Amino acid sequence: MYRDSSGKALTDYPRPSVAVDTAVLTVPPVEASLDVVLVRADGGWALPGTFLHEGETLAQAVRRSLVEKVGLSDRSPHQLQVFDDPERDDRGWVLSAAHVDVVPWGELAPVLEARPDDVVHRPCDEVRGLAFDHDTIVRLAAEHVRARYRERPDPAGLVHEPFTLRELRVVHQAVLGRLPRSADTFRRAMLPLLTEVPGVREGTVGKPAQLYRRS
Amino acid sequence: MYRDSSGKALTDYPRPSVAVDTAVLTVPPVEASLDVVLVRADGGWALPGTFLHEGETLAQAVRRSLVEKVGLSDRSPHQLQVFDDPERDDRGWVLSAAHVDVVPWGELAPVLEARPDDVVHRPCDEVRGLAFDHDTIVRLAAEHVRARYRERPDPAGLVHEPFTLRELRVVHQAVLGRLPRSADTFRRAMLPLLTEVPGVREGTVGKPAQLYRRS
DNA sequence: GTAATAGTGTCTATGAGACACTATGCG
DNA sequence: CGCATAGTGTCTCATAGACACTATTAC
Repeated sequence: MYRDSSGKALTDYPRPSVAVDTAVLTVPPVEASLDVVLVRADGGWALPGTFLHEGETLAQAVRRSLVEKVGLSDRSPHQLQVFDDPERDDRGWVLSAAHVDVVPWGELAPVLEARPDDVVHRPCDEVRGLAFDHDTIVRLAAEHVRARYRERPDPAGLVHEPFTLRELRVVHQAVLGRLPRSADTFRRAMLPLLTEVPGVREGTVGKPAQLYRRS
Repeated sequence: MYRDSSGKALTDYPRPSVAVDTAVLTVPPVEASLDVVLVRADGGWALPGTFLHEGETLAQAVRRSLVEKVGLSDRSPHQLQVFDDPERDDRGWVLSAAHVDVVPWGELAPVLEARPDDVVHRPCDEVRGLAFDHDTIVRLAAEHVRARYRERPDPAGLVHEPFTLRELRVVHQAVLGRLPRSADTFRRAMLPLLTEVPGVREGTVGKPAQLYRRS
């Protein structure tokens, strides 16, 4: 057991509790917009979160909180920022590591149906009045994801491969919020980052579209 | 005092120690490169750091560590990322919040002279074998700062205002590491982000240069 | 004068973005 | 056939980057 120069262990000093809070983002099929998942907490709404347990990484704590509070498994959250105001939580000294995770609607829909009273989704740009500094986390998370979507084709995998350019464009417009790039400009911006896959999308109206995957 | 549903306080649960580690970056006048400040630790070299104290924010802990370990005051660090591997510190369960801070050489030179055996600087791209995950923090910090210098004129204030375009370009080349943009291209990229200040730099060889400040 | 640096006029290559046109499926 | 969507040829405009030239100081 480690002792420092004054004979004390690390646990002899004051330590904060460490929490994780996660903005789970998705794009619902109708009213396509970038939405965040909220869970019921003390009569209001909050982001799913939990306290970090011993021996856990932050990512593991996030995954555990998403299983418990939302019902989502096998997620891959990204760290955003630590919120460290000593007064931010009136229960005591709590640091919160904010995370973001983007989940395809197909995985989220079943859990929303399972707990409709305790788990909801709202457009990121409209949520206000969440607990703690969760409003700020939602802003950060949305900006983080939008920045990545400006650079690469569907980096979070919201659409299943293979996909058509139209399917990709619909998701990008939903994430970025109605930035109406014309279809051909979008195509030329994305093509260098995609790989053509044999086959076309059939059963739709109009000319069948070539299938692609991210490369 | 807050108690949860099982009657326990937050401090009844296991909590990690929380540390901060900071990559202090600067550009020395000769051999212009992006350098990081290292301090002596257990026979090797490490980034300056400390444990978070009760009631402190992370930024305050960083400032305290820079005063104690380096001798720098009034700094404005930026958060980078939390390192959370439960095994990363063999003294126990320690999370580290990595930070970056950019310091003008003029503020750093006196403290380097004051403690030449315990505080040194090395080019970011050459440091290896630091304690813990500090090598990774240096990489992250350098990339963070370089990304900001690609966007704006001297965002960290390494050169004192007012400055000439030549002085600005020398610093940018040092930070970005010999990306030889021609002088006039650099000028035209920066001019929209600068404000002309009355007066020119005198006493140098060649035509005196217009002075500017960031706008 | 010469050397050295500051600053500008202008050319070219590249890319974004939009429009208009062609191509190909369905009913 | 008509309609809707996929995909392309091409035009325009803005920008990066470079070269060549002029301007202004010190010596």
